[in-house]
Amino acid sequence: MKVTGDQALVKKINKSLILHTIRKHPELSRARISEMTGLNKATVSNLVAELQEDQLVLEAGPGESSGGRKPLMLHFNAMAGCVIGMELRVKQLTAILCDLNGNVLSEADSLLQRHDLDDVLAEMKTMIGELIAKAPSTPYGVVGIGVGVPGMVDENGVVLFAPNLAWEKVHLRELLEESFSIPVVIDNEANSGAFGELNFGRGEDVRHLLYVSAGSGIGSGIIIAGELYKGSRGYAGETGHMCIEAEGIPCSCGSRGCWELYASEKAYDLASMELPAHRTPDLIGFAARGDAAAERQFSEIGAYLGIGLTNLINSFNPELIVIGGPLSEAREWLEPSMQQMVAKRTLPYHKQQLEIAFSTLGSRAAMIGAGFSAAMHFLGHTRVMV
Amino acid sequence: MKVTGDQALVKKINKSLILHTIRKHPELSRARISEMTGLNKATVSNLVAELQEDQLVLEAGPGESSGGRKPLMLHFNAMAGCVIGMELRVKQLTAILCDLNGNVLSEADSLLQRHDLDDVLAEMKTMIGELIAKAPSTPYGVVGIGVGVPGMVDENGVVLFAPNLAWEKVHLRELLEESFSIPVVIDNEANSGAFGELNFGRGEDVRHLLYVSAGSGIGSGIIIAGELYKGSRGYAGETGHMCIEAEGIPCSCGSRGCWELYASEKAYDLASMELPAHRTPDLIGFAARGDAAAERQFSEIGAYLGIGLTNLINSFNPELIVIGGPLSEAREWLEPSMQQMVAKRTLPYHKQQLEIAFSTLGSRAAMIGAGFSAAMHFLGHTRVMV
DNA sequence: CGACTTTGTATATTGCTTAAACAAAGTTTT
DNA sequence: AAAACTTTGTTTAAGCAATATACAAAGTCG
Repeated sequence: MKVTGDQALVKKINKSLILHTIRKHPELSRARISEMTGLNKATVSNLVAELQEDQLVLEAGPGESSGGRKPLMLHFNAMAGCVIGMELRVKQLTAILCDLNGNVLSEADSLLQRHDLDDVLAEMKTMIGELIAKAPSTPYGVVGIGVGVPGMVDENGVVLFAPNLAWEKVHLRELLEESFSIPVVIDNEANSGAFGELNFGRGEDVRHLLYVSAGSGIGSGIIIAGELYKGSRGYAGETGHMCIEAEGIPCSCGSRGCWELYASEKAYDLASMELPAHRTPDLIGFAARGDAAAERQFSEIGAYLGIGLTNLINSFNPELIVIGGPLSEAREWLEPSMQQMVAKRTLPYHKQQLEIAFSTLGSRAAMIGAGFSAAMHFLGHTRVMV
Repeated sequence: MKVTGDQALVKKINKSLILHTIRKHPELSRARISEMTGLNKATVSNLVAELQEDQLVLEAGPGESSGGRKPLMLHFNAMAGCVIGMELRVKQLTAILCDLNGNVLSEADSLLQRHDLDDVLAEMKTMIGELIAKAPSTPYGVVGIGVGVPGMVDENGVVLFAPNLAWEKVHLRELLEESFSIPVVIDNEANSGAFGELNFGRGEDVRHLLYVSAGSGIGSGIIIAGELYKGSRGYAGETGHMCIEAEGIPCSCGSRGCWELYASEKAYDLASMELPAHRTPDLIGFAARGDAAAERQFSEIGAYLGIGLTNLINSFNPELIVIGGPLSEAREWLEPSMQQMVAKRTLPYHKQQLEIAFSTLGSRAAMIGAGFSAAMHFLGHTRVMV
């Protein structure tokens, strides 16, 4: 059944509009909301009153007068509830407890020895349980759990395939919702990272953003028109297996010359030269001390990153590309060759308004994004398209 | 200013919903519309009455009874107005006059000798003028003109760059609207083709579709969630310059190893073997007569098409890919090697629900899509997102 | 201190969807 | 063939949300 229009819908649209307007601005008066949204002052007053009853909006007292009566400032009550954001990596589980605006209240992490579902799930439950216990008393309590995982996820929160964990068809959302009776959002780690950067990193006021996470492989999250784009079955963005060398090295996926063979940590194993180390943090250490092989390896990876980015730029024409993931820590040595390659190979019109940046959230992007995704799910977002 | 909700909006949403419901089904009664949309019978009656006044819906007389009063069947009045769809190619200008449902009423085409704006524009105006003259008498007359052009187009209908025409920053929409005082929609040829296939070709009931137009270059139109996706400045889909060979042949775009060097008509010039002809229709003739060189050339192009398609599949995860453009006429020789390459190189999960097909609209896809785009612009489409 | 501004609320009006009753036009049962 | 049931589409009254307008409250400024 399609969505039809009635008065309840009108109210929902306007209430949602007001809530998110307040959320995105530190302090606003009713009068300014009326100006900004185009809604009548009376409408704003009514809906704000309801939002106050819902405890989602608070009155912060009088503000500065601009030549008349002092405005009563409103602000979003980020502490109306809490959410948990979690990232599952190959060797590590990290999580945060944060408020509805993504402010971190508490953190937790633990190393993973084994990858079988039972062990990982037990560890996840323990960690979530501990964070829930730490949650401050709020009107709504913990209202959502978001998890970023290194694999393909469908629209029902099923992890279809996670090669690095050797997982297949794991009904993760269902499993967690059964344990905690709280709405759970499962997403690909790159998608979560993209959502994090969009809202808290470089991506503010950006409509089309591409987040590329480089680590043990390459994944990417695609934001289109301010929203996460997922393909027909929810697992687009597997750009690591994009072919950049038609007759290149055979890949485990069945293809040849995949991008991530040249531009992720996988390149270490195929390096033409002798490397002093095979783990990114160690290699960064060597590069920092001037090791030529390490520097050259990063520079080469940077160049290949640039080649793949060019393909994405020509397909998506994004406004901003953010490079994240473990490899992004080697920015110093990756960036020159990467930017050079992109500058040389991109169509002139695409270059005009494109910025390529490294993540400001660092390795926390996915975790923060997952949590915020759960928060947005709780708040809802109804709007009109013309 | 953002879109707010009020009663006028509710009416607009519901009227639009009813109109498009009727448009997509050959015949419907008010009662069935009420069931299908979830709107109250009274609401449907009122809005249908308005649509009848607007001449967009007609009553077709009584239908079959299903055990009670006979229903009064309604249908969309495709002849409430006409639109013109046009495709500008390097050597040819083609256009159609069609009704609001994309049914062709009249066709026209002419060869282009020169590419300077004045000449082309004059020819376009003549052709449009002739089609307008041929338009039958309808309540609204000719309500829109849609044009597909071989180049990048921004959101204001400006042709930013069309290398094959040597055009730059041509305000095409403005120029045509000034001449005819009818709304004009300008789009990239591949985007128009994608829209045509979505609505009249293979793409019915498909949400994520990729249309790849192979000819003198490669362009692609991306349909996401049933809608044409355009990048931040309106010219995404330039996938022809995607790099599939890191150290490949230098391209005029500044990069190396671009897809279209290997998988479009450009491959003829770089062919490793002696070709009996250098124009696609001729080469198809030779292949049909069993010429080995021609057959091998097409097979090679097919393989490279497959490589590039794999990249697009991994990035977009579409449900359907449609191959169109002049080269698609060589389907017989392209398809085997192309399908084989895709089957070999695609991630298993992507393969599950993917279909790769050749265009059913043939070379008319862009023209039909451009016209229909203009028709949809006239009818409007207001809806809600949750 | 009086005139003007700005903020936020109260009131009457408008207009849309809806539920329920109803009229019209069939079919099926007895 | 008449009565009973079905289906279709319209009419009517009710409910409700946004809006314009008026107004009260609380400030600034000369």
